[in-house]
Amino acid sequence: MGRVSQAQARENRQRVVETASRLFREQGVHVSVADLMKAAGLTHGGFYKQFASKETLVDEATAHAFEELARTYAPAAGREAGTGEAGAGEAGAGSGGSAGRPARSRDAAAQRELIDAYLSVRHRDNPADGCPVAGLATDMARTDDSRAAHRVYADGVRGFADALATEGEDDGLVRVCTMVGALVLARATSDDPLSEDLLTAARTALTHGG
Amino acid sequence: MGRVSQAQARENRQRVVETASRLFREQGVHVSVADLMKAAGLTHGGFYKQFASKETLVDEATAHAFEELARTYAPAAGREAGTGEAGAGEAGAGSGGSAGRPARSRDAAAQRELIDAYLSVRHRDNPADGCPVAGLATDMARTDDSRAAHRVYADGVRGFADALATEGEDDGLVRVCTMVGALVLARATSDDPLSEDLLTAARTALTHGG
DNA sequence: TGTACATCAGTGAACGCGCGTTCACTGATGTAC
DNA sequence: TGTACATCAGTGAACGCGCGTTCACTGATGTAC
Repeated sequence: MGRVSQAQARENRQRVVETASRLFREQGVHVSVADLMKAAGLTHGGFYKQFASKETLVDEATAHAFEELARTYAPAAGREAGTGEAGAGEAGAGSGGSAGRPARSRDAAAQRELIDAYLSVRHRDNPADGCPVAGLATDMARTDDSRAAHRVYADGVRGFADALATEGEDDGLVRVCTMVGALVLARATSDDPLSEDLLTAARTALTHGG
Repeated sequence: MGRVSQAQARENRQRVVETASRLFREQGVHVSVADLMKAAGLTHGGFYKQFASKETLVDEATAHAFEELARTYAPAAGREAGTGEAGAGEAGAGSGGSAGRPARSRDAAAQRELIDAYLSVRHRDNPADGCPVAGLATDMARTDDSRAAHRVYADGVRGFADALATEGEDDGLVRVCTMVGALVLARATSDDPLSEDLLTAARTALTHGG
């Protein structure tokens, strides 16, 4: 419908990135450009006025998913554990390799709230609003290693491990494996009682000195 | 090339199922029928002489992946830990819900060999020959719940948890989460040093009374 | 056991459809005067 | 501040291609006699 203001165009572009970051986490990066644009309230033809290729959008959307969640749940700033969408905001905490390790100063209660929210049925059932480490893992594994998204992803895992560490770096890595494994397996078995058993078992182990 | 003997036809059909179970674990269930048939040494047109639909094959291939590995590494029978392809044979152990809990009788050394093989670079780099719990997790999560594959998959997770348990059922579930999470994350970050750090951290935690 | 013929596993072209991407077109925006 | 026109974000049809699936055809297999 004719030209649109520069401000509107920027807003539209941003909405496409946000929509993509949600749909990619929920359905994988093979969501079509047409579906993506429709979900953002546009038609597919305009996509290439804003993005060089779909691959570019995957990179931008991956970065956005990690940045958005890091902002929602900034490590040392005014944080409100468990109130974010699906409670998965912490996933990207500390990513980007900023100086120091502020996450280590998080108190035990906040960390416990993070774990409870992460391993909740709500988070399991809302991957679009959830942790990109879990939501994008398989797409990262099945995608060419040269992609910019891979660095962002690995930094995100490191940041998450840092936020979860209680007694050292390796401890943080193991806790990420347990958290992400529990969420991924709970999603893969969500039609079976096993699904909640996995979440509960992991939650108990991680919050009672596992 | 004309008709083929019944024995040959059965053999061809079986080879398609085996090929599919490998390619689905490696690349996901969206591998095309044409690529699948080519990998099995046939042309795509004959597919529907053997299978009602691609969905049917996904169900059969999923069941096959779990059965094959359960056979390779039968819980109480002559087992050779770590010698199977990519060392991931145990993934389906105990699946199918057979009576008793034979896996509980596994000795500590065999379980340790299983863990070391599971969390190896070799297993990380060979998903086609590896654990279907890890290889098919995301496809299960993004696929309609009514599929037969989901029951087989959940039973496989239960069997794996049973094989890994050291001090109770919940302990087994938590250990599956850590194992599968480590493998999935190591595959998602395989171009980064973090990948081997994740495997090593999880291996150490699981084999030193984590 | 040998011959005549029906069966059907496998082939390869074709079906409609959705993919990523391109393009001629529209008309409000932004700008030059 | 008002007018004339170039710009370009967004539209929707179209591109070649690969998808799951169908189908007419082939000719060795399996069977009836």
